[in-house]
Amino acid sequence: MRGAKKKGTSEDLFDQRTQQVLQGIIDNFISTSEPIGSRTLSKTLGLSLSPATIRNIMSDLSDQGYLTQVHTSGGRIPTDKAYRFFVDSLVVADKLPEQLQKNIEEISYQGASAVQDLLINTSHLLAGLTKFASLVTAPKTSLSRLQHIEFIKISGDRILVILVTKSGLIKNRVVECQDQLSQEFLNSVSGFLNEKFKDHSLLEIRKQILDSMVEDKDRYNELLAQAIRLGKKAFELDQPVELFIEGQTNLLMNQRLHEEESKNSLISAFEQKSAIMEILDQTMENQGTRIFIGLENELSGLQECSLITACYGNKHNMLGTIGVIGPTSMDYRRIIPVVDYTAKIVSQTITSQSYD
Amino acid sequence: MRGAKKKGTSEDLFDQRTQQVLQGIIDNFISTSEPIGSRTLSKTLGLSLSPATIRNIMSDLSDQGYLTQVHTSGGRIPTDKAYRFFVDSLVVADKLPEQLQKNIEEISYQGASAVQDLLINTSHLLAGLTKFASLVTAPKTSLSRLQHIEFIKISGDRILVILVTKSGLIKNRVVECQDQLSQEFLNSVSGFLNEKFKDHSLLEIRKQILDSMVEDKDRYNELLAQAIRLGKKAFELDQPVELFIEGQTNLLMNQRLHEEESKNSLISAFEQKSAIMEILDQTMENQGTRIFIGLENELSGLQECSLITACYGNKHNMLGTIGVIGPTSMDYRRIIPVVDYTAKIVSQTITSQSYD
DNA sequence: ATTAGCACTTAAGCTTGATGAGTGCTAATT
DNA sequence: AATTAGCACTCATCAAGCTTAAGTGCTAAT
Repeated sequence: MRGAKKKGTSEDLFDQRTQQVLQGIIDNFISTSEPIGSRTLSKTLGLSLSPATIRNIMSDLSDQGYLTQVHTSGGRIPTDKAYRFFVDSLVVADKLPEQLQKNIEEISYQGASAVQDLLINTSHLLAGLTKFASLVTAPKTSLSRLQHIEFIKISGDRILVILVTKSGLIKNRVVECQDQLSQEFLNSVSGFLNEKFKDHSLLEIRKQILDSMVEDKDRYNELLAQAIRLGKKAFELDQPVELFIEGQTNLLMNQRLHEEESKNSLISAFEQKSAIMEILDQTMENQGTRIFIGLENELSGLQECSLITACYGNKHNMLGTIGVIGPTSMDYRRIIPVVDYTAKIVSQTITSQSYD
Repeated sequence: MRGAKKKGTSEDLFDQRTQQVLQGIIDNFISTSEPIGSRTLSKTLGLSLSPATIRNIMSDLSDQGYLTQVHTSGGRIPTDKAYRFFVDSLVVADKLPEQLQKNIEEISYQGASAVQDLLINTSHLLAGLTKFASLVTAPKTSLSRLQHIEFIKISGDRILVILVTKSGLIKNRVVECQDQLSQEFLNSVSGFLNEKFKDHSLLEIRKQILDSMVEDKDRYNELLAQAIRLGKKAFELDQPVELFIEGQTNLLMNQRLHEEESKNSLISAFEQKSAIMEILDQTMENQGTRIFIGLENELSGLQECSLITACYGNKHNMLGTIGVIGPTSMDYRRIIPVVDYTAKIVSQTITSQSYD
């Protein structure tokens, strides 16, 4: 409704002073979780403004929806809108302390074997560093491209299928098979599949296999037929959602919003893993850190929280997302760079490990 | 100090009536989490005893350490000792409702592939059914016996090692290797190792490999030498503790002991995974359900909780443990059979999947 | 435009007193 | 001898009333 005032640069909605006041209120709430009133703020802020002036400013801010009062007369607290403004105006987040950088970099050294391990470590690390809940999604298997497939006969009718993707994921699955197939035969099958499908995405492969099954009714070739059949089993099942969540307890303990109800809804939010996955998937569209504050979250249990996400990937494309869920009143300046840098390190590590 | 009274059978420390009173107090506390006094108890209990009589009995029980008062005059609650007596006198726990039996049996059908998946499902199930925290340990890899080992070259210097144990565990690990080894060569190596070590425990294998390294300094055989070298890499690392915990949040929400402090110590208890593993390992010595009540737990954070465990395994030996952690005032009659039956089903499933 | 002053609001903390559930003890009852 | 009634006493809990500190909006003075 109101335009920029005289002192503000073109982007600023506010007076510089107004902004300082808002900043003060946000800072206060981030550190104390308590509402603040004009008098206290006048003292805290270094601005030599009288409480009355501050009151006027605060009143304006309330009108514009940046502040709200919990009780008729108990100071004010920032709204989601205020955090949004605050976050948007963070031109550049704080520099990450070196110690933290080192901590984060360490994850790439621990048991550098499978990508899954890296992701679990990441999740652990994020939860530890932020003291909130962390989320990490694994690369979508169906979009990954095949690096290698192998069949190992481990008993009469059981075959272990091992799938390695370009992105470094390793998946095993045991399938049962009526026909008695020798290991040599299995080797030819995997040889065939590797030859034919290497570098194709699993989704593609699945489709092609299904197509072949329709077309090649004539089974002119025993090897081909078995390859298709085994391949179908190996690729068919949709992989379960791979989402690592850690530190839910952090959040429940830490939490400022300590009403039973909100805790319960938070827990039930965590149980809807597929809903969370969906949200995280969306963040992969555009690279970089994304921040969802309070009601901006679609998942109802998270509407008193903020979600900070960043994608990781290799040079070709984004593979997955890491993120943190904390109270809306988290210290964004501290948390954002942590998430950011972690994503960067994960990307690096994964790139060095993937087979592209 | 006092012997059995006249009505008691030989094992009973108590009068039958005394026991009924104790039972009443325990039942009350299990369902309400509130202390109970003589008057209320006299009404609740169907025994037509006056409050005064009950008071006397309660007083005796207090003297013997079965009851305690939170406040000077606010009814009494059972002590750990009372629960212990109660649990010990449960000749046979409640029959498990059929619906629950079915729920539990379902875990054996879900994605029957790797043992790890089964255990994760089990953990999930236990947490869900009991609404407490669940613990599940994987079979100790080093004690498992080798079913199959395989090396797959996935890029120039990276080799994927796949280890399948008799108990059905599947482990992968990527190792790096300077020498350029062809897949054919790797096949001979795994062939050799399979031949030589099949059915040996991983611990044994590791030892033998280390021994050979000392003895066979003369490297008479290229294959043998590489086999030893790769084998060392494959078997050497101690596998990380595999302990699945779920439902910690259940416990934190559900909890009767809702003081911040006890919650925090509980959380830190969960973080000491290796300490928990140790406790669970001990339970494998003797089969069957074991119950640790309150202070009987060695881990300090659990001293306001009870731990119920049962082992699973195949016909030869016990492989791992499943368990539940809940408040000391949990409904033992309901929880014990759940843990019991789940262990039974896991055993069955694992037996049908293992390669012995 | 800023500030001082004022009347008003409210959460939180404190005291107070009533109530109810509990206790132990003794004396009466069975 | 076991059971019960009666009594004096203890506390936690709750509501009511009171005070205080921090806050608010508004108006008038600076």
